[in-house]
Amino acid sequence: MVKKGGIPITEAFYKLEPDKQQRILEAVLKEFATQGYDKASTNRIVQEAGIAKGMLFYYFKNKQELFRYALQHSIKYLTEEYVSKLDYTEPDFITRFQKAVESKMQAYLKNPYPFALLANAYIQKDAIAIAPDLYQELEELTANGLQQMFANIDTTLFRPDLAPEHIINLIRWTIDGWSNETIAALQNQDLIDYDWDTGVIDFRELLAILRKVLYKEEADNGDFKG
Amino acid sequence: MVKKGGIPITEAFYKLEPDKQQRILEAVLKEFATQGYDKASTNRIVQEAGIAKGMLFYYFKNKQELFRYALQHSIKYLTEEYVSKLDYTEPDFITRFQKAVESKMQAYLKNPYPFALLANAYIQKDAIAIAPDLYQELEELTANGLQQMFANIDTTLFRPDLAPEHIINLIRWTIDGWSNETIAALQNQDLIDYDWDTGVIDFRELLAILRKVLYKEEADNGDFKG
DNA sequence: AATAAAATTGACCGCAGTGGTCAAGAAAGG
DNA sequence: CCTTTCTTGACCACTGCGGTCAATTTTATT
Repeated sequence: MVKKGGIPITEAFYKLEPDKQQRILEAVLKEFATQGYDKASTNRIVQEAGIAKGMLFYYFKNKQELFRYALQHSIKYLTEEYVSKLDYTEPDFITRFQKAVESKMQAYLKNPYPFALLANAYIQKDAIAIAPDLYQELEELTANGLQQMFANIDTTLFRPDLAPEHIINLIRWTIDGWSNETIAALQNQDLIDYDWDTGVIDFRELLAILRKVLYKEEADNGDFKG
Repeated sequence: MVKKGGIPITEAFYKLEPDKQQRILEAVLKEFATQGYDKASTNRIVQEAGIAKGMLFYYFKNKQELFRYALQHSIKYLTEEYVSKLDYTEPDFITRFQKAVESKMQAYLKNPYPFALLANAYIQKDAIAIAPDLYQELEELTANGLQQMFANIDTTLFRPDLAPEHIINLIRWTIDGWSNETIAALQNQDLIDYDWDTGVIDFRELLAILRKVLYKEEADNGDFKG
């Protein structure tokens, strides 16, 4: 047993051939993400991963450590694939939000389980008892992200007859609504290779509408001035 | 055992004093709504309801029938307290949606468990295997409701430079976003007697903004014409 | 080749909690 | 008083769980 990144884990797991390691990781993420901590079954995990029961507890001390590992990996995944790509310097709120959603969708399409696991663990409060440190890390991450997401926005772009916070809410709810429905639609159709490029066209059209409706009439964008 | 409303149930349950019947009903709804079918425990139900284990199976044949009963009751509750109050003749879409949301919120505040149970059973697909007839009834109810909700809208109220379906989506997403957040905020504060009247003020303000932004400039509403 | 060490297996264990039963007793009705 | 209805909770068989470990195979070392 050894400490790596704050999580004690048998060395053996890291020495595995990457293929097998990956298979186990995916099985673990999938099980916890779809079932939640309580319902998740180590038997199903080993079955899905194609290893013997004993191996799982050779690599991980117990179910709780296994969950901690899954949780930490999910946080890392979201941080690297999504949060790190956020651009808080973009003053145009719609553009900022747009980039965020597009990053999120790409990360989600690449692997939805970390998202599902975190959402699940967060609302079912599993993580509080089992991994309070990671739970807090997650809370800070989101609180921090949200705070920055809505800070330093160039509100002079907004139409002046509405309060900026109202405009922000309208944009937020609209985009969230659109992405929720898009993701829900993806659940039904199975495909892993969804054509995000066509979906993005709808999305950009939506953003154009939001601009037209909530921003100042664009005298011009400086593009063809003079 | 006897058939009532399509569900076979021991007569005995209906003969109970209303208090006890109500206590049992509430315990059943709460358990299935919060735990889902699999996790729901008959032991917890009898404990919560304050009756002996034997009585539950004296009133209901088994867990499945119990779930059917809870499901049917929830459908009935939503139909009577919410769906029946929808007004599909209102041509102004925002007004129509507004009434719907306010009805829904009132029904939800009165008793959230039927909503939670149906949502849970629907997404976890519990109802398909256990009560396919009720599942289908539920599906038809929602499909029907949605279809009517968005039919026969007076699109001449909308600003003409945007496609009506876009405007409808914007309104839908905004209002849904607002109500989701309002409900989420309610979860955190416990109180059963939430002051909906003040919440409704925010809501109406939101609607006014939507009108200003998505409807034609109101030359007037006929109120002070002439 | 021989030996030691590491990796892997899956049958097995105790256990917690499940849905469901039923003999026994209490209450109510005639 | 007897009969019927209601009510109890100890009890049961069972399932699936997390976790173990003696035995076996594979790999590394000498």
